[in-house]
Amino acid sequence: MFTLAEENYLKNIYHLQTENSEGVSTNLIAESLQTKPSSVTDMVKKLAAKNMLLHKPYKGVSLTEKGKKVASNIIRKHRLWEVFLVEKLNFQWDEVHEIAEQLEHIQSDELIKRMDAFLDFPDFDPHGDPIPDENGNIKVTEKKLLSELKKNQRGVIVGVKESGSDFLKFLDKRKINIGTKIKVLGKEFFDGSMIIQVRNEQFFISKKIAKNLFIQISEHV
Amino acid sequence: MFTLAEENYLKNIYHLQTENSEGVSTNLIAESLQTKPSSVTDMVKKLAAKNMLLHKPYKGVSLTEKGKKVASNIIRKHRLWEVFLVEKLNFQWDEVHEIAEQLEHIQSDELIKRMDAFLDFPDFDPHGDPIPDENGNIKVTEKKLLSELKKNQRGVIVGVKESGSDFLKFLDKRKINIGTKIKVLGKEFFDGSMIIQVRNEQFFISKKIAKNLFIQISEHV
DNA sequence: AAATTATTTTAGTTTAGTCTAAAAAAATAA
DNA sequence: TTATTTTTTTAGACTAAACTAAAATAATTT
Ligand SMILES: [Mn+2]
Ligand SMILES: [Mn+2]
Ligand SMILES: [Mn+2]
Ligand SMILES: [Mn+2]
Repeated sequence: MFTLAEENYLKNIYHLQTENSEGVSTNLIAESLQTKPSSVTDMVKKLAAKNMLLHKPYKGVSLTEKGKKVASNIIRKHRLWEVFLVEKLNFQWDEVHEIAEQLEHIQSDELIKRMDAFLDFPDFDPHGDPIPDENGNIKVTEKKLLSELKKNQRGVIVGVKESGSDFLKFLDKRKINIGTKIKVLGKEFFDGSMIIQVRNEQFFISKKIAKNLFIQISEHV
Repeated sequence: MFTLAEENYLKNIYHLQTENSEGVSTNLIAESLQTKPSSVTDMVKKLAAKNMLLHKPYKGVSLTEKGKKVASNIIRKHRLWEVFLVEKLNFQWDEVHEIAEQLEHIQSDELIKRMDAFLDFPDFDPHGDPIPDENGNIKVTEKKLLSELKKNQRGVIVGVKESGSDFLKFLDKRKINIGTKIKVLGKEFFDGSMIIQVRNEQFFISKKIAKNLFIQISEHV
């Protein structure tokens, strides 16, 4: 039904669309896909012809309902495969993304249905990202970036925004992962850095780190 | 390293090479890959340039050691994935080939190493075909086609030659699978058909069926 | 041995997806 | 409002992998 290239465009546009409220620009897509704007224009025309998105020349692009379905299904596959790799094959959470980038393109609805059951119907992938259901619906959860928390607030790490290997290994080294409870002990106004309490240790956390950790706040003080 | 098309050519040439002793012809490859001879010539040149095979124009083609390694690794992946689909995801043995055709192209040595361990280092796939090791070595077993057996010989089914869905479902219907013990009760000289004993039932088996079942003969009468 | 048939290769197209360079449109600055 | 810069699209070229049609070579038959 869709080529590898088409699938990757749809998936990336989907992500860009949820991050950037308005229409997604050609340059943004080009950057996201590590390609040239002229190539994007070509592919966008192709996908518009297939009714996967709307393209107003010189204005942005936006996925149709059909396009969103296709895209979220690829994301569903990506995240289910990541769960499989971590839960069943004991990969580390920083090792699975590249492999899932390939596996997400395997075409078989039955395979995904069975994989979902085999993994006991997970709601989140190893990085805390939600796994869309067959219809593209996503379980929304209350979460904030650590950088938005104030002094003395507590919470649990529920996800990472960036999931590059360097960042994930940084967290591993400090035994910080999903489910880890934290408390903000101090926050520096000057550079946005923080001191956080993790178990019985204290860590200095730069703003960049704090902006890449999703926290579910524990309301009760 | 290799494109999807290159991998499929190498895999098919490998199979053809083990079935047909001499050099593999252009037309044979074309038929096997459902493509045209002229396309084969082009790809064969490409693979020869990459030292994957030797090509004497107008004479056949034969894989180099390097080419055999690459090909057998794809076959290894294909068969390991088939084991996974049957053993872990409870697919039927006639449902896995198409999906494995896609999965065999996933590029990750680590993935295959872990999958092999996860499956407890299987030696054979669900159709009885041997799984090559990392070096391309295959465990050779004594096996004959059922059609070669004589009256009163006994044996165990250890594999199927053809593994199309129709044939496998035919076997399922009669509860004939790998591990099933059989005895040849009669063999018709005229058309090669047979009567075989399976458990406490007798089945009429055409020559075509008999030519697609691999048997390990039980030497002791 | 010559003619015929079958197989294989070459030559020239096609499509998907990419690129560079140039043109067009939109956004921003003067 | 005009000029400049940025963004986007168009035009034309390239590669991989396929195709058709024609030419070349090998195999087979007369
Ligand atoms: Mn990922
Ligand atoms: Mn993920
Ligand atoms: Mn198979
Ligand atoms: Mn098989």
